[in-house]
Amino acid sequence: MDYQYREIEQRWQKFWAANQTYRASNQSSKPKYYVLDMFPYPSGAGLHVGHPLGYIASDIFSRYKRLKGFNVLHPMGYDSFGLPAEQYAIQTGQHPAITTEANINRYREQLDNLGFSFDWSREVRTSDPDYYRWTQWIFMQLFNSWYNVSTDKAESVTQLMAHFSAKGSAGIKAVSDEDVLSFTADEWNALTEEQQQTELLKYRLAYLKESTVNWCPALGTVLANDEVKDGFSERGGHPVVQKKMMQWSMRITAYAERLLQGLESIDWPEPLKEMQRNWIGKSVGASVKFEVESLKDFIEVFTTRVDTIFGASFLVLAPEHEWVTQLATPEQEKEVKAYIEQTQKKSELDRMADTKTVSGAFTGAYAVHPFTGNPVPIWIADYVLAGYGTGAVMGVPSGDQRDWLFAKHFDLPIVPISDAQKDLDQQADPTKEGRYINSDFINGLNYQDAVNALIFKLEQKGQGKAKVNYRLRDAIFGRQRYWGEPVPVYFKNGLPYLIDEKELPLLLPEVDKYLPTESGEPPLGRATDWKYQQQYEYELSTMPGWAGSSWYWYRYMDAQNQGVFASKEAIAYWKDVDLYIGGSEHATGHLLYSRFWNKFLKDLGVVEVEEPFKKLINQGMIQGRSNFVYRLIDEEGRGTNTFVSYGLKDQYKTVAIHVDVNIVEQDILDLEKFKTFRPDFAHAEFILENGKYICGHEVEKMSKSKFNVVNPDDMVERYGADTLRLYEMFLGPLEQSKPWNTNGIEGVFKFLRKFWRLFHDEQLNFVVSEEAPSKAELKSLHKIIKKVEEDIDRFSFNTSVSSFMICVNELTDLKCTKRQILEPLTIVLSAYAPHITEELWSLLGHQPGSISYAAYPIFNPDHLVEDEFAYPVSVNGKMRMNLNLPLSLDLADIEAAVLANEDVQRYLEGKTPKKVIVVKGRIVNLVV
RNA sequence: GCCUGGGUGGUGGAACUGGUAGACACGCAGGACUUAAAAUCCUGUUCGCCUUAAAGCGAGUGCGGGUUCGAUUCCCGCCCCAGGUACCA
Repeated sequence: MDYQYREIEQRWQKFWAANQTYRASNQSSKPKYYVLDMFPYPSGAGLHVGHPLGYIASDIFSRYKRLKGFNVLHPMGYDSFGLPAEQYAIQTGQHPAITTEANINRYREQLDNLGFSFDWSREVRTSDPDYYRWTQWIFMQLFNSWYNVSTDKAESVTQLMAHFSAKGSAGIKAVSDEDVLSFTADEWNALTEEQQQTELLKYRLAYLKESTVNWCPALGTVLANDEVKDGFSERGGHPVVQKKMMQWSMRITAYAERLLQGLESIDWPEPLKEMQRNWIGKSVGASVKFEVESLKDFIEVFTTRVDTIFGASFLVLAPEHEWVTQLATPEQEKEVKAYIEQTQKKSELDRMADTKTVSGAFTGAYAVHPFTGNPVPIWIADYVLAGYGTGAVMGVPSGDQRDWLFAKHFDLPIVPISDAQKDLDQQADPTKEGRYINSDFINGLNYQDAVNALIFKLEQKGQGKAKVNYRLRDAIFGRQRYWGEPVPVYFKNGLPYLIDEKELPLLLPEVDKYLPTESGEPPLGRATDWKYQQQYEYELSTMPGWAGSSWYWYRYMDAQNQGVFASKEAIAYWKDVDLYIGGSEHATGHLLYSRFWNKFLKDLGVVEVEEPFKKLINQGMIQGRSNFVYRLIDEEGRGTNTFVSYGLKDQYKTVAIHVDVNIVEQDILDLEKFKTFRPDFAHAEFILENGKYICGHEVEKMSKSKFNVVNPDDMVERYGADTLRLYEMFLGPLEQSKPWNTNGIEGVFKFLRKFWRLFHDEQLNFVVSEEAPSKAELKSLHKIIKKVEEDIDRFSFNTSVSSFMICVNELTDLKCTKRQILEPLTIVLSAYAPHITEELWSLLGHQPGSISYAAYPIFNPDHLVEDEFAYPVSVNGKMRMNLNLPLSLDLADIEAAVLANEDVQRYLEGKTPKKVIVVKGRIVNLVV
């Protein structure tokens, strides 16, 4: 029988499902291996051909690891809370749960079509109450915890309260809000319940606070920093404004240093680590206090270059700085107010775009330089950001280009501070080389000594200290939306309290509409009879999209557990994710939050590891490849019914129109299908070249409107899942982005047919011989065993596919029909093309389904040893020739043989080589 | 600007620690089989020169240098592309 891929694939997919072939056990004598894909948001559009790329790679890896004797956990689920389902619900009134369910079913069908070895018994859905009760549970733990700097971990708020009532706030070093109080035990105990709770809120890792948030009016919700790109929402591209609001936040900043340090221990792509480093944005420097006599207070600045302090000729505050209005002298008040107004008018975007023009205003006030005692003028300018550091900087024009520009513009002094600085009339020179000048007690010192001396003196005077600053901000956690996890909190006297753990899950209530209420409350405000213990208001915002995805890999370990998010035993067994595959777009969102929650859970003692994802691979994006037809336009510029082929289009007036890529093959248009593509094309006429209509093409994002979406189902229908799997890998390196192009898929399809034919005679009857294999056959087999092992280890799946093709071509040439060759080859290929190999495996007489756990054939290097080697020999690296010599000779004999060779003699021109270059036991070059 | 990748035939891409550049596949050209088509198979395919042919010669991995017997690979300088990021003090 010929290769009937549809029948074969459907049969085995059914078999695997019915027999739960890929069900993983939490107990095994085998070593564990956990392969995880970033779970998808089930959108209404279904999967396109780019989505499965990572899933195919992880599936190959999982299958390979199973063959290698590992107990593999390879689960899949859905990140099923999210905006599109809610927006659809707003438009249609249909409950998001219903659309989500329908989308999931569609996704599942498409995934099943591709023959993945997922353990579906562990499926999770973040919108499932059985799942989100544990998301809520984790939130409760965060609410109940504070970050103890002394022990460098999260600890229980209950213990913190005990400490407060026994010893007061003394001895507590915490990551907390800035406005925490100092108090004795007695003072604490005298506080009312409300006062205590208010104070504790400043310590909790999940806390409620009035803060400036990114408010997106179009979406009616706040967004986290990573959900905002250039002043617009990442989803939908709506404008985002800054607004003060009472909001739930996560104290991720407590973990900044651990999140940074942890990157050193994990095997992730460097660009991605770099993105996280930048996002955390650690800078080491000092904070320095400048006294302001008029205020009888200090302005604190942060600097990474405290060594330049003697060059500080002015201070600059952000226009939003809280002291600006008090500082402004009566003479300067007008100017300052005008400047503040001017900056307020500028949108975030304008401010970012306009970084060239220097602007600012003098407040009229002066600060005192901590060392020289000289007056330092205080300015305001919008190049200083309120949200970073202290919102104030010292201006050192000789060492910082922005300060230099500012000084030039406003004619402030530029004081050189190092003998190595040059061209200060042209630009700032931030060099750390040289010795200090004009710098009092650090004159003549080098950089490091100067910094040490300055910090020492500052600390002595109480006017500064070494300080580390992070760019990372606490993450806003509340969303004014319906389709998310309810926050398990109720309010009493305006203060938040956790609901009883026994009440979990706190179910999402039914509402009549999915819009905010008339009074501007989130959609949950519409729920009737929704009160805690019939009297207390629940929190009305829901959790953000990243809540459910920040711990889901643990739920897979023990997905059915009703008593705990995952049992201690399951967590102890699976520990962490060995391989995580997904897109790099989650670098500063999901991947950072997950690491944060994981570290918190580690502090809590409920998980075992500090870092959840040991190795991470970013699969590249698959872009669309759009095709175009060129429609002739008449004098009035209207489209006619005639279409010109790509090569001839320049001779006519045409307009390019997207054409469905599914009716184009090798850029050649299927004319009949085109006529049915759109009704007005029914009577289309064509101007052809060489009898064909050639389409133009362009790489664009894959989207419906561009008619360049390729559905994996269509590919499976036409070529089979095995071909699609191999082809997606063959397309190029996994981590590289590339346009989808169906042009080469035939080659992969041909390969599978050839492979199938190896097992069949000319009448297409299944037949294998029991004869002993030949040397050449064994060589071919062992080459592929080795190659695939090496390739998989370095995630080079594309070269494996090429090697399979070479192997099958060799065996076809050898007319190999031997079981001892074909059987191991089938095992090796089964990771890539599971269906065809499963079919052949069972035709070979094995138990159905058993190939997935067959032993990977053992590579024997002896089979690759050659008796003869084609020596590439060159003289002076110039000429090259191949000499076939037996390998059994020793080096001296080989040298003699090489020298005796006629061609070599000719090129040596009678000279004797001065040097003989030997590489890996082979002579490769003679130097005359 | 800075950070991180990358630049190889008509195309996708190989070449793992410096050792025969262009594997494998697509496409293209030619051929075999067939009444024909599909399918399959074979040959050629970096560019240039030379030759009836076999063969041979020269150039060649973004550009310019360098190290080396030998460089797609290492070093220096530059150009271009992609992703990230930014008045972050």
